Amino acid sequence: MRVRGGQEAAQDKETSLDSDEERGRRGLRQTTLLDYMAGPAKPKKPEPPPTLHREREPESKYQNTLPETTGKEPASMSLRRNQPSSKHEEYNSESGDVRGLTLEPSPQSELSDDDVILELVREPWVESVRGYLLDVRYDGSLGKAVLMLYDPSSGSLVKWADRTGHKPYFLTDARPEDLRAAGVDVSHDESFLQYDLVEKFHPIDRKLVKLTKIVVSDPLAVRRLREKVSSAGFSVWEADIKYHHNYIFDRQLIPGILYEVGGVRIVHTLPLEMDDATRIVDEIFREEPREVRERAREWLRIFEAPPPKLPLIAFDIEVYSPIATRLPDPSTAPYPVISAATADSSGRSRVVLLYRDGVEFTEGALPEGTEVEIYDSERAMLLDLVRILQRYPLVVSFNGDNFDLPYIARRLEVLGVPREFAPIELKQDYATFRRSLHIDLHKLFGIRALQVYAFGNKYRELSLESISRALLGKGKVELKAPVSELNLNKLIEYNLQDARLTLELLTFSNNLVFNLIIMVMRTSKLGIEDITRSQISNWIRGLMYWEHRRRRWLIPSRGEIEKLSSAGARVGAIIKDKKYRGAIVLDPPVGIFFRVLVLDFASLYPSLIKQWNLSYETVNNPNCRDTIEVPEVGHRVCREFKGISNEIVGMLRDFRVRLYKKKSKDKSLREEERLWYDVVQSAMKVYINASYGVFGSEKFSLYSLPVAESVTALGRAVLRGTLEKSRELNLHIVYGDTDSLFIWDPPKDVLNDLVDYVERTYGLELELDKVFRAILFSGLKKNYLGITEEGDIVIKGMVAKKSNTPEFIKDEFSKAVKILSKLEKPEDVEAILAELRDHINTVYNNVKKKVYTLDQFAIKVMLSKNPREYDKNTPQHVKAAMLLQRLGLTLSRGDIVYYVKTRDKLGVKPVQLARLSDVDPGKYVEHVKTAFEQMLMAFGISWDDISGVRKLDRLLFDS
DNA sequence: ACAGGTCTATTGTAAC
DNA sequence: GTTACAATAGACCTGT
Repeated sequence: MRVRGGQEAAQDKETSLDSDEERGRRGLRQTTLLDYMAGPAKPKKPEPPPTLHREREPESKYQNTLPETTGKEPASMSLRRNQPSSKHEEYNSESGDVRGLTLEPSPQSELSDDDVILELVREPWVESVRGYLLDVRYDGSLGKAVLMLYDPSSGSLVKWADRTGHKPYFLTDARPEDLRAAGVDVSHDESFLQYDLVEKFHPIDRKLVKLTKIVVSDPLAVRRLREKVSSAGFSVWEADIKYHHNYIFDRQLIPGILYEVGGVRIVHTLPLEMDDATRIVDEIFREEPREVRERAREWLRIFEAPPPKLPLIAFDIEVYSPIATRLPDPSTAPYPVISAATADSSGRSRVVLLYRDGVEFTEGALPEGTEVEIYDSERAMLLDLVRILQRYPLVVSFNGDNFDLPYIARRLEVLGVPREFAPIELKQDYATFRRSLHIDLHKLFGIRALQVYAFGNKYRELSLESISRALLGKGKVELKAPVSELNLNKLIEYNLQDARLTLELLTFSNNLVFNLIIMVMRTSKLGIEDITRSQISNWIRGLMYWEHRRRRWLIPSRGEIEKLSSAGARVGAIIKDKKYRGAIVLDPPVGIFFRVLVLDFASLYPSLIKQWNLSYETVNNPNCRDTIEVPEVGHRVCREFKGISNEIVGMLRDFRVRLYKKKSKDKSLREEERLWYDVVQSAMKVYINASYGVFGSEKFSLYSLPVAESVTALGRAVLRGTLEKSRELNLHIVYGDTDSLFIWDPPKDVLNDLVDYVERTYGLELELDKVFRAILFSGLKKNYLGITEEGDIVIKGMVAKKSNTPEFIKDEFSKAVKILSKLEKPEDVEAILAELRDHINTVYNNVKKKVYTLDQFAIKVMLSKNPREYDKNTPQHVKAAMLLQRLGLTLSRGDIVYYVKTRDKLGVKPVQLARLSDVDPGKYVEHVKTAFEQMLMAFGISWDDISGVRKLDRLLFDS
């Protein structure tokens, strides 16, 4: 039998690390392996039925090891806990007895306080393990990098402290004697370890350079010494890379895959080359050089490795608050946590409650299969909660970084638990557990690239409610009273629902989101806690840095890349508020067109990056002789060597287009495999779509304006060239935007000519995207309505489709669209127009008569900043927000304000304060007008031309 | 002083 | 990341 999770090793390690004090305590009662493993983390083991579940009791000896509480609670009560879940039926029938029961001491004790403490402070160190690498941390007290691995054989997370002797360092062009001569002899620094002479390839200078590696014992010393060295006029490199990242890059680790760690070796266990893998890769990359094909084979093994399945637990806490609308401040944690719910991936759910005078159970049933416990002592409750959470390798929260974790941590301090017994680590911008990993879904779903490319902009607000509504089709439990005033049944129901939603957001659709995270970790080479908290530019940075290290390339400094930027021809006129020129949007016609085909360039920008060898070191590099000029902007792209960005982007693009898009739809594969491949291709899509954007963003460490500028310039050239060719071929292009062309009723063979031309001339793939049976153009850019051959309706950019358009307009507009969808041939136009006219007349009258509800009149607009930060002017939604704030409601950045337009002087009112009689119909007529006009314009008529409307308007105005 | 007009800037949302 | 649109705020001008 296998050693379980290296637990034996863990014991050894503990002995060596423990202080005398801790050893002594363990002497009291040795925690058995079983105690530790008995947690719910073992997915296979069936859970005991709730009635058999018995919590360990009592906690009277707690005081021996933990300091006295601040005296807020009477000792006799604070240290005792009631009989748990098994009794909750009794509470139901005799709620009046809750108090009596809570004071009843339990007859049995299974776990002493020492065990509780031990479990809280113990760290699962191992010397060897076979497990999935999930993250790397830096442990300050050890002064070492620590691998966090999930061991599937024990179902738990283990830690492995570095034994490879890796140390923090940075690079400089100064030799040790130069530093001495310049009076910055860093070797006297207390953290200094040694100088190493290293040779690296400089990607811009295109030659090997000899550098001094200043090795230190402490990552903080890097920052300190870097300042010294650079202020003496020397160049420094790679000094701003976080140490735990440096460790991953240097050891060439791939988070998210299975490793065997032991001794000083960290070896991945990727599946050996599958027979057909070589064949597939050779086929896809047959035109690439040998090294690229070899790289591709390694990538393939990473993508093909199945994702880990690990036990997850989601949790959420509810805190008492005297002011219903305000959450207590986690930095002071002044009020008690009254409830905490957990839901795990094996289907188990628990709620722990704090006993409060006068707050009782009601008749209603409790959620099925849920273990409920009431505590007299908040401290015991929180410690138990943390203990349970820490048994899982991965804890999930919604906003845990900014609320739940800091609150619990601070609250435990307030309750007299010393910091070292509360295994929560509050980092600079996030919070986690000492022994578990933590994902905050609020941060994860706030990553814009995911929002847009992975979730198709389905949710707008970053709240648990709106995200789960959009992705799971269900929301939070609706409350009629503030959390602090709920009876216990409702509190349990509400709290638990939040925990369950949180869990489900990660696990729905066969672990879609979790698997996506794993895939992104593997690609970016960053740990799970980094990936889930950083924007895509950091993901790409991880991948690029890792790749630089693999090639033994020096990672250039911002300044070095910046220099190439100014070396460029730079002819483009400076555009106001913009850094560079973007894409072309063709002027659309006004009218209705039948049989319009849409062609688009498959991943235009990434393809251009690949085809044109665009990378920070290939554009405007003076160390390259053989260059080719980018039209319009005049940047010169190197042809002598292959760039790093385009190689990576090109590889991901090819994998996606040629392999994984197909695999995700391959019916011969098992459902689970297909879903995985869909995740793989989605992750690649996120990457390649962002690959162009990051070069134009200062936040990206390899920021290169010439690259971004060249991409868009080439995009324009390609679109223009294709347009010209279309004219030659007598194709009628009606519209186009960035990478698409709308062609009116083309002969089929001519279309093929165009596709061939694009392939030949630009090496790009032009694909048929859609065929519209009919399409309406309003004459506005990015604004059309089409009906495809299959009868699907495609609406782009129209006012009626925008999220800030009142609901009734959307409803009425979609009725109009239904009428329109009958449109098949030109002869239908007249009849349909007549029908539309009727409908619009009705709508007009309905608005004037206000037949809609207040909610339907609501305009929903997001606050892009906190209300007080609007200093230039005060938009309507901000005015409405301020009215709400006067009532004590706090509104902040990211919140959506619902308001109606009113007749009073201010002109707006939040829906919460408005009545239907406040609504100004005249202002809504204007709104309706713009919405429908975008449809009517295609028919060649304007709003005023709709007969009757004008008459009615006058009539109503006159009266 | 102020109503009503023009013009520009700000803001939010969407397409790509 | 840029391009594009709608709605509106606020500055400025003009006529009374």
